[in-house]
Amino acid sequence: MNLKQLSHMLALSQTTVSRALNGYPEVNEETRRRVIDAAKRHGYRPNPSARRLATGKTGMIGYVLPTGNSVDIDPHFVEFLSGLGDYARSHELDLVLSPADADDQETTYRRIVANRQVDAVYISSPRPTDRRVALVNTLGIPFIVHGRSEGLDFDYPFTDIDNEGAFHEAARLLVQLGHRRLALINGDDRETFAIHRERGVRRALAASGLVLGEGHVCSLAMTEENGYRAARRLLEQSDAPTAIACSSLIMALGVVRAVRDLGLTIPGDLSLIAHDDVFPWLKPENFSVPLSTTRSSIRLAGARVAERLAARISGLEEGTRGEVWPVDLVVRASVAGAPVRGY
Amino acid sequence: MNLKQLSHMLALSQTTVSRALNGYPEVNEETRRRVIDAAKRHGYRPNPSARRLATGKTGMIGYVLPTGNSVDIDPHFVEFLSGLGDYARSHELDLVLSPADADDQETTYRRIVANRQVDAVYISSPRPTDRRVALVNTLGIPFIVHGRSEGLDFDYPFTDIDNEGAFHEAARLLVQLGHRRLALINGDDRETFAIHRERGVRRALAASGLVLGEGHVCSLAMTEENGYRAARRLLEQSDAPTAIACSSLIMALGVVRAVRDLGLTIPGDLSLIAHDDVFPWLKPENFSVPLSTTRSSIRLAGARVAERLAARISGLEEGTRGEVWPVDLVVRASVAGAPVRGY
DNA sequence: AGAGTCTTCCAAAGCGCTTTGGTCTTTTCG
DNA sequence: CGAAAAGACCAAAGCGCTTTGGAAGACTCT
Repeated sequence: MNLKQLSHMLALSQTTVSRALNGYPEVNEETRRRVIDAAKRHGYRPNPSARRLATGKTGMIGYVLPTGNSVDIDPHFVEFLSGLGDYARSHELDLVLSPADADDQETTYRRIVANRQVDAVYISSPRPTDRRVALVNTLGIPFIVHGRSEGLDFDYPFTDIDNEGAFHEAARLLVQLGHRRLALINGDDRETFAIHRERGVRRALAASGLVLGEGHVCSLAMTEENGYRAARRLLEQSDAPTAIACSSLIMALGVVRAVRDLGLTIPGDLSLIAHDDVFPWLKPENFSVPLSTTRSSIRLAGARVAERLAARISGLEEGTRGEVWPVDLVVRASVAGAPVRGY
Repeated sequence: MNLKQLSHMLALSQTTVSRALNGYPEVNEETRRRVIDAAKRHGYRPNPSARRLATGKTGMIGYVLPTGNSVDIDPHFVEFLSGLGDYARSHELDLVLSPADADDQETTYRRIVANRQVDAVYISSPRPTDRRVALVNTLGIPFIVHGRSEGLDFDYPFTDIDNEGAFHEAARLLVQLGHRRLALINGDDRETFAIHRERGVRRALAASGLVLGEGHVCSLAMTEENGYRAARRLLEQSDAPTAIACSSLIMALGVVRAVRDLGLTIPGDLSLIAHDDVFPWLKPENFSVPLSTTRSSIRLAGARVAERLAARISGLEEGTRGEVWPVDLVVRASVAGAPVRGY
């Protein structure tokens, strides 16, 4: 059932039917009702390919997916997707993932906008002076950045969490509890979120005249194994930290294992706070010692990004407003006063 | 730069240019070279929307993504996606995720095929007599099932791993080691993979005249918390199992925690084998006691599914061949002989 | 040499929608 | 009452590609 057939059986022109269906004003309300009714009855659905060719609108939002044999997609992605998908569904938006060589995403971005394959895109895991953000900005397609870049000479719309504030709070708490030697097990520090977290920790320490020791900050892909390695390295050195802030629950798993392997305890020998993105399958309260966390649902962020993309597509949102969500600090049993030296 | 312009500057008809570019035989090789050269020089890329309207081909593969507030996307998905994306990239295929109400995916399937939004789809996490498989089969769009359904009255193409065989081997090993009371901590048993795994365990037990005790099989969403709960329940009952087969590494995390909480040890009090889908961020060899696993890379499966979809789209693959991959049984320190009773 | 066959190319008709630029009534208003 | 404005609808021109149905010329073959 296409427009031609439908308009023919209604004895109306395609123009009128099209307009009736799309809510244009220049059509009699009575007629509109007839049209809408007939469309529904015959299950008419405008052919998206045709509409797309005519209007350029696709009803899809895009994401360039870096791939490659040695490229691992972050498990956070799936949670983000849950939120995004949930919102997208309610607005009849589809998501198209365009796989790209991780080292050459530019070509893919250019392709999807040149071909008008999507109405908007989002960018995740941005880095300082992120080329993708700059590119997408000049290409002129609506977009939202999940996270933030830094050092760009233009403004852009983003939704981020207050990583610096979160880790500042976490570190401040640890300092207040008497810890003097903190360490940070961070994610890849080429990404802005990691930089912000480190900044937060440093700022909190500085406020008490402390510093993040040279060997007290690790920056690695967020795997259990890396968490373990980092923790061992930290805890086996002579000025081992008495408290660790950790960028991910998965890494925290490794930290806990390292602590156990070394015959230490949490929080007796080490206080631990990790960032929790709120996975349904791994909860900080279920760690053998319930884990204190800085918590922010990445799923909610996904929904929000979808919401803003939808708004930008339909022209309801404009400008370059960046929004920064506060992060909860949830204190559980994994933090305690610093162990007293020499006792 | 569109076809019209290009053909005009070449002083050829659109027909000829189009055919030259698409490799049709009825064009002089000399001419073809000229056309291809000019196209490259001017960066001509056929508008996909137009091509799509004309041919119905989209260059996209589809996946209906169940969403909803209480619907969690499996973290396995992201690994599968890595593989799929990696292959798709090399074939210039995009993936479109169409979010759907988890309870009504049919509408979405119908929509994407009625609208010809994708050239093929894949289905994951199938259940016995899966309605999606039946639907997609009748709708006549090329598809591959990742996993298997059961009890359908037609054949269909799938790529699955030998879940039954894997768990059969695992259980057989445990039995050989003297274990008499095995338990299974399984995933959602409405899904075929879980059914097959249970079947494998039962078969291995039966071969030695044993059975899977009434209370010795749990079937839950694969979260750490559920692994913990299941393990506690199992281990606290009077005829606690001496060995557990577990459907997921994440659940195994919970099992290990429960074992520790109960003051037991692995493998002294309990042998444990889990299924490993090969996540980069959580490895069985890094468990405090290295975990024996049935291993099968879900990423490879993703790549394979993409490969078969691409083949079906281009008509290189037909028929309903199902392929079943063998699964490795990797023995590590988490299994040992059954503890001797009463000693 | 004339009939058939290739080879190589083209004009034009789709694909199914939106949108431009009207036309024909009907209403409004000085 | 007549002109202008508003209301309701339509024909046809895109959007940019593929594909059908030729056609013109070169080649083969008897």
